[in-house]
Amino acid sequence: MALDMKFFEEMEARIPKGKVRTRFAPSPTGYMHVGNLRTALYTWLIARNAGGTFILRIEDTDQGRLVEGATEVIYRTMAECGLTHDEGPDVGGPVGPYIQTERRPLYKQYAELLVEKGAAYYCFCEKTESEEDSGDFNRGDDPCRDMSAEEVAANLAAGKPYVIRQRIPHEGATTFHDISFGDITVENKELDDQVLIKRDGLPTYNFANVVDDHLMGITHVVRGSEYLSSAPKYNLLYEGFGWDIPTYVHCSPVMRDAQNKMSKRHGDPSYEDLKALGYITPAILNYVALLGWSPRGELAEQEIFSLDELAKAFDIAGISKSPAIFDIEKLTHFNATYLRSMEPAAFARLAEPYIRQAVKDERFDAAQIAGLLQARCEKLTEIPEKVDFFDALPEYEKDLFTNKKSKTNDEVSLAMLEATLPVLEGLDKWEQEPIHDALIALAEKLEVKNATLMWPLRIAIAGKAVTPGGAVELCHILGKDEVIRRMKIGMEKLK
RNA sequence: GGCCCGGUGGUCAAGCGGUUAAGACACCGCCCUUUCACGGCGGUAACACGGGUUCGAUUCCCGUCCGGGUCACCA
Repeated sequence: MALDMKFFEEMEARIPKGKVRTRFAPSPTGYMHVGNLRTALYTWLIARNAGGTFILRIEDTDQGRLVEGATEVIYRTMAECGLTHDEGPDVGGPVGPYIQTERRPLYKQYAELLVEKGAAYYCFCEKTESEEDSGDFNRGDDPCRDMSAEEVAANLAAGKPYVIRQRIPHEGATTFHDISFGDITVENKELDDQVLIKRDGLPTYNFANVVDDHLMGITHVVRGSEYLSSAPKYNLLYEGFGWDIPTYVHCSPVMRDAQNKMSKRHGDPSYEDLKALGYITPAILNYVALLGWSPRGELAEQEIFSLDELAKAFDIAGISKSPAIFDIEKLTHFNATYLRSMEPAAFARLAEPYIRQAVKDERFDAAQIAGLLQARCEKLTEIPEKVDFFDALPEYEKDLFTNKKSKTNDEVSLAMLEATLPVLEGLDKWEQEPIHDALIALAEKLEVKNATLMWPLRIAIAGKAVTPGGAVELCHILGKDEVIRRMKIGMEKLK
């Protein structure tokens, strides 16, 4: 088991130096949690803000949890969100491979290097000794810790199964620094000799991470705060290798409520789910960015950020230390804001499929309907029920015609419709302006307020109390014939 | 339970020893108005608690309480 030192030197030589390099390293689980998305975003933002490099690495060492097509979901989500990576499995790069299972031989070699350096040791203990037994087996008393080199060699030669463990000093304390949490010091005796290489020869997450981050030249390690308590062990690992310790950025979790993290298991929406619920990507990103981070100084009041603006404004100091509860109401507000600020044509393109779910009749112009919807919808999914009356006049009760504020009742409504019918019938230019002007003029002539005339008309043509747009807009879109037909139906009801 | 971290309105949050303690969402009211929205204006609502330090604490220290994380041959 002579170590090939040249190999290690070559690996070192490949590492890019001098620039900020960050990595998003998801496990392929088949969907993107909101918390993961936020981590990806922050990681990307740190790199972009510094003009650095953003890397995508796939952490698939857990054989039991492999999901078909899961990596594709990651690629697609990242691309959709605009979180482009400079290096990764699909685009390559100087420090590949970027998939952990393809890096497999590496970890073992580095673990052996660490044994050589005295910061790790072979452990031949039965698996059951520590796990299933009562908790009184003290790792520090592990006889393998101090096994002689000869004995180790003999065991190895005999083919005895083993793991490689980190040798943590019994004395002293380890301090590590997190950029948002500050210095955290832990007594070494609180740390256990964690497994680095498993019995099956594969590395544990904790070990693979350190090795990969170093070999890929990662300068800022961004991850969830659940790793906070294992961070001192990482430092010891880096020290054992004699490597520089990266900057740590731990992010608190995204919660579903005060005591639970958001999770698929609880039915909380993933990124994909949110889209299916009618939320659009830029709104999701904007909201998620502000969930646990806030801009400082001049920008402290700003809430709406494009990705580019975020990249400019992002500052690690603004990352919050406490967990944040995901509030779908606020996401909804962001979504509505984004929808309203779109170019009308762009909104129409986005809305059309949803409009056509309810409005099959091509006579009714989707773009015009979209125009009514833009200021009135918060989520795309609420569109169909808002416009279903275009295709078919709903069954409705005649008491809809009665509205106190508009001063209408059955009698008044009938009179209004009777007066309106000939006016609209006589209109030869069916555009909004003429319709509007004719109706306003009629109201004036009848000496009633606009609402008294408009209310019955709108009820008659839509059959609903609440509609996107008023009588004029709806008349215009429905077309003259349909309007006349529906008015007559309403008048029948009122007679 | 040990260790680690956190605690400003219901939610996201600014604040970083002296402020009338921002802003946003949600909620309520008013205005606009052809329904509903949009928009505009206004309102209710917070420093977990107890000790210190200080001329002065939301800000600093300690304790309590509450919440989270971690104690795997999972990540």
